[in-house]
Amino acid sequence: MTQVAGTWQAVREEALRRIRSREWSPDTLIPHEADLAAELGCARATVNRALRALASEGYLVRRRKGGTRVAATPVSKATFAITIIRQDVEARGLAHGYRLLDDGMSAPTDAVKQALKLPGNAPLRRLQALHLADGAPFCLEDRWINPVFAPAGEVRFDSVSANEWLVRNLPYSSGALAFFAQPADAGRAARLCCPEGAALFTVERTTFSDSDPITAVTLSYAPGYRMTTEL
Amino acid sequence: MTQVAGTWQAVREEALRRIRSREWSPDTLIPHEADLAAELGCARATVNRALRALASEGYLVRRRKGGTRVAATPVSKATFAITIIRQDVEARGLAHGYRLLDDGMSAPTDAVKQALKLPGNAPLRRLQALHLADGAPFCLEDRWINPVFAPAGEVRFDSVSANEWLVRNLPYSSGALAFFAQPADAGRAARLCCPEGAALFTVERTTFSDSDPITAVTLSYAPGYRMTTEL
DNA sequence: AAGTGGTCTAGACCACAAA
DNA sequence: TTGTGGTCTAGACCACTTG
Repeated sequence: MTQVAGTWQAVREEALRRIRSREWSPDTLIPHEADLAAELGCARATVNRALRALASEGYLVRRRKGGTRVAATPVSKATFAITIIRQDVEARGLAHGYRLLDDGMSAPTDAVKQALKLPGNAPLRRLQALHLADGAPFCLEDRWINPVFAPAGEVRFDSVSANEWLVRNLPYSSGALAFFAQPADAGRAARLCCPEGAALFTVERTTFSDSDPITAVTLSYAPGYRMTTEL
Repeated sequence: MTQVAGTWQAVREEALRRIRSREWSPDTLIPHEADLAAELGCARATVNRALRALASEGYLVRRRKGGTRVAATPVSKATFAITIIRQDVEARGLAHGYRLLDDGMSAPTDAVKQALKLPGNAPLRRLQALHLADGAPFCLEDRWINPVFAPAGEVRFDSVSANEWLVRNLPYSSGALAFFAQPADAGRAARLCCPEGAALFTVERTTFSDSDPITAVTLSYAPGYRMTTEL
């Protein structure tokens, strides 16, 4: 009987303490929920919630009938909020600006066709826009949109960016995300006011609504941009 | 009475459907847990779990006494697994290689002192190592370690990288993470076998154990590296 | 076949933030 | 003050795996 406290957070902390102190060592089984509940003086549901939380955080591995064991390699997960660019800029204490550079229909490139799993060559709406932070180039948005969801005649992106409109109006059900670095080509360099070849932090994102492609976007951030998070 | 099904996943799906269909529109209150439980024919705890899940995913905003409302801007979150580099390489179907380039004590730079919140100039253990994928440079690991946790005399990083050893042996309690792009300087270019100035995807990570600094690391990935995740 | 985690229920009390 | 979500409990049944 340890009687830690009847709250699942307390049980979680106690379990985490045992993991960190190696009282429960990596790859070995820990007591059953029922035993822990009895030992800690709380209901099994409480223990369950605590251990479930630790499992989702990567500290424990749980399997029915197999029991619960301490993860050999704690797979910690970093989470990033997929923000609206305007909010990202404002969170940095800067004034957000926006300029629509281009908006028209055109045939998708092979890369876009593949990313959006498009069978034919039906034209997509293509937008290019620049986000500014205190007047300086911040991020170049190069986007392809399925015109079914945002017809050029009905939805305009002069003042509200496609980024923001889509987040607010077209919830997606699935998608993919990639981060990488790339050198600035001539076009990006001119628009982001940086030397050609400068290292640009780049995000590619595609989203789908129930297997219907919505949009594919490439966001190229001006040199110096850092994406950060707490662990 | 809709009688969706007594499982919290089903309640979650039903709620998500109402959010997506605008039956519950952004920024407006949705029914109380008790009402929903009655409507859907299940216990309040079941509704609670479903709505709590949707809140943690950013679809709902919940406040005691304030009720539950649909988030105006669904803050979707992308999660990345902080993998061991060896596993990252192997997951790509490549053979992992590792070479320790340097290992010694030296005084921390100002940036490192600040990142680890170090008061004095006590020397830290500094490691440089190269990870290879199928024999080609993959990632350059430039690390500072608090010697208290991994004394040079006791822990060697000749065959197992510090990255892997730390993940397995020194669980952290907090830390910070940053992603950005940077041009390859002469040293990195030589070690990663890429042109000077090439765009490198870079990760900076610092970890603490209860406010005791453990390590600060900069990982510079060879050109072409992409960090990806599903949404 | 049996053991473990996964979940549901009904009822209760509490904490917090409005009104 | 009061209403809402947050949580705990005790008991039950179920689903998945493993031996």
